[in-house]
Amino acid sequence: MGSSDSGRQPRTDAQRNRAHILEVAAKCFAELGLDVSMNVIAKKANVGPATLYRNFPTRDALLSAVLDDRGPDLTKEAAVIEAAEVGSRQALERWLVAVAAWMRVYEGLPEPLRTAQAEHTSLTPRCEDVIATTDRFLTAAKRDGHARADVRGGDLYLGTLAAVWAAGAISADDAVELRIREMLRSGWALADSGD
Amino acid sequence: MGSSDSGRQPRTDAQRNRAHILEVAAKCFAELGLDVSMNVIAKKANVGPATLYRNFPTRDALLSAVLDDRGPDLTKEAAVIEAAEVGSRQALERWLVAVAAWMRVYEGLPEPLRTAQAEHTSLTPRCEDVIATTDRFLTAAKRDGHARADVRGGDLYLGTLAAVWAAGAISADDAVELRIREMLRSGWALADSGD
Amino acid sequence: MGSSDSGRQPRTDAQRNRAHILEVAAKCFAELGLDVSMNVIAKKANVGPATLYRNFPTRDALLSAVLDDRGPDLTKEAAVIEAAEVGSRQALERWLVAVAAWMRVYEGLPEPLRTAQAEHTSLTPRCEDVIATTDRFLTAAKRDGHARADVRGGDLYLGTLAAVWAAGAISADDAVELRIREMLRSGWALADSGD
Amino acid sequence: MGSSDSGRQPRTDAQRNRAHILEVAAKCFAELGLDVSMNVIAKKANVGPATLYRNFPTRDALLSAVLDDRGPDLTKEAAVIEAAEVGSRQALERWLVAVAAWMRVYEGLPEPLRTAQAEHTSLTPRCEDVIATTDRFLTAAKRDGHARADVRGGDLYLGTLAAVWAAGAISADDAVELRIREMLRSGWALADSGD
DNA sequence: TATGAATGAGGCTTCATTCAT
DNA sequence: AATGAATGAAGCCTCATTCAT
Repeated sequence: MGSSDSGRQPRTDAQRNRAHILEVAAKCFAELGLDVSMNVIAKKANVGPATLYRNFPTRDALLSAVLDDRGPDLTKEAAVIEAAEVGSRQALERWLVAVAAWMRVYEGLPEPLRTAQAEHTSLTPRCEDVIATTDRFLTAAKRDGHARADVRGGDLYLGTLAAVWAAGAISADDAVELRIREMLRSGWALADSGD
Repeated sequence: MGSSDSGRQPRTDAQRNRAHILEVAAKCFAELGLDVSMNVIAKKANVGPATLYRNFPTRDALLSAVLDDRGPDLTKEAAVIEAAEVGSRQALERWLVAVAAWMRVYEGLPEPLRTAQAEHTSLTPRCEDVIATTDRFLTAAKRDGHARADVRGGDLYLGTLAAVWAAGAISADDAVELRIREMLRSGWALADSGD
Repeated sequence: MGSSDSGRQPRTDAQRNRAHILEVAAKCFAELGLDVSMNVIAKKANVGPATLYRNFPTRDALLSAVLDDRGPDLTKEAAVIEAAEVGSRQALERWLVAVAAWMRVYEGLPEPLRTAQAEHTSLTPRCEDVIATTDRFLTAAKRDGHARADVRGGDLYLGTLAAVWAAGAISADDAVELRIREMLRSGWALADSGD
Repeated sequence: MGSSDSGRQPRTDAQRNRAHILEVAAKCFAELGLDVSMNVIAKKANVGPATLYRNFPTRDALLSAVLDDRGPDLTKEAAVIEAAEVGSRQALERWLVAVAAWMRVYEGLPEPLRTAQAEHTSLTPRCEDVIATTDRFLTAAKRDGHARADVRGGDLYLGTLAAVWAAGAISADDAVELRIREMLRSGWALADSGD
């Protein structure tokens, strides 16, 4: 920090480098699609491919880090919802909306997210977090009689993922995702006197 | 070797040849995944790449043909259901089950099916057929008060597709697809006195 | 003619077939460039590739035939010039203009024409015809003191070919060919009192 | 093996590697023609195709580099001529001879050179250099009354190119090029008392 | 004689990843 | 720790040409 010098990177630590890569990668994912060549990302970040790999051994690792670093912060989101003092049903619904938004930050994200379910990838832990939180909200909703007892957090998560994925097909008609999510909601929600 | 015999295909057997390619392709799709290299398919079918391309100019065309030729025959399936003299609700449900099965014949099929919705591909016409038939069943169900008026065939189709896709993640737990489809059903079905 | 009937080709003889191919090939050469795939030509002519090859064993043979059949008729052109009763210098100049035009009928024609000089191709005889005629005009011009004695018909032919070829580079500036041909003319022409 | 030695190129020798590729490419161009497959060049150079492409993104780029690296050094040639203290007419003539030699280093070179005139390719800059120098010599010649005022450097360049191209047809008879160039010279040169 | 299916070599290019420095 | 050159397998596709009917 004190003795910065040469051109490229302030001679500085991996820290800064890593952050820079993440920034560039995020941009690449957004603009070039989720399967940009790793080399392209490296080049755009002004690092050698090996540096990229050192920091993120697999593409999934990179994606995962980008998601954590620059995607919507679901943890905070959950906290906000919980702090909002809304009913447990509202809370669950808002949570699912947030989750859907998170799944949509990159076109094509649903696919690796699904894979993270099938096999263990770098994204898996994050996904399990999300599922766990979903379960928390769901449990509360069940407790208050707002959700069926036989529904699981994983189902809700996967259903949401599926809806987002499907909606990706119909860019023109965003309502599709809504309608599918709507259908799904009928599947988990219990009729509610005052809702 | 089965269906092929002599070394060199006699000219008239172009059809036999085509059928052979379809057979091999189906096997490849099933065993090697939906994105086997075209060249590999050609090689396994003992034809030059050009022959493959002559018969099926694009991978989608091939997939489409394979589906038509060797996948479940949905047209017949629809006829059977209609002939079965079950109620329109049952009919719709059975139809959706059939559609789901069709979507599942190859691992990874949902993706190109989804794409066929976004852009016009060789699969698109077939998909539109399926959607149209879905609409037919749905209309009947609506008429009998078994389905909500605001649901469309396309939504049901896409919802089913999404469920199949999502379930692909959990090969171990097929119940997931069921549960998602169940949720969806709650979305379109109307409560039924006698159901 | 009398007994024409079915769809494609009036049931008729190779003759008609050949003519049709030539017609189509000429169009292809003009529109798609001199190196259209043989298969494309065949397809556009509604014949099998083998038929094409039967009639024209090599691409050069086809090109040669097309040139003879549909290109400018240089033989007639020569006759016209000779009948025109212009001076031998004028005659030579007009002839060279005609030759240049002939070389320009298809973009890219100069190349095979040049090759026909290097090795014997189907175009060679025609080219030698043209050279012979050039020599005739040149001889006359020499006799009348309009051309240098040490220039040969082949040189004039090749010079013209070169100029046409070079001009192909500068589609925007057709004057280039003129200027080069002009330079060349200074090379063969003798100063002329009354010209 | 000559210039290469150990099995694996040490990293710093990227330049050596590049040089090696150029050497091999030059040989390939000379022996196999100007349109050798890129892969063949790569193979002969013992590098992967990607390495070749990394160094020379297009075939033209490679050709251009080979020309610069291993072809006649026209810049030096021009300097030599200028230093020679010959008359401007001689200078121009010698320059054109040098240019012709340069155009002849690879069989088939005229074609890409011509293309470089029609569209911008990797060769274009070099060609424009040559044309500019030609113009310089030509201007001097004009000043001394040795060349017609209406001739341009570009015409001379293209005329020379055309002559070299044409001569390529008659490998047996190199005199053809000479004669064509001779004709051209009559086109630009002014009669000279003391010539 | 015409057909058009089949051949199969071969061109181009890209990518994830490793390795020497 | 960073670099970026190198790898080499692999994908896609096309074309002139032949062959069985």
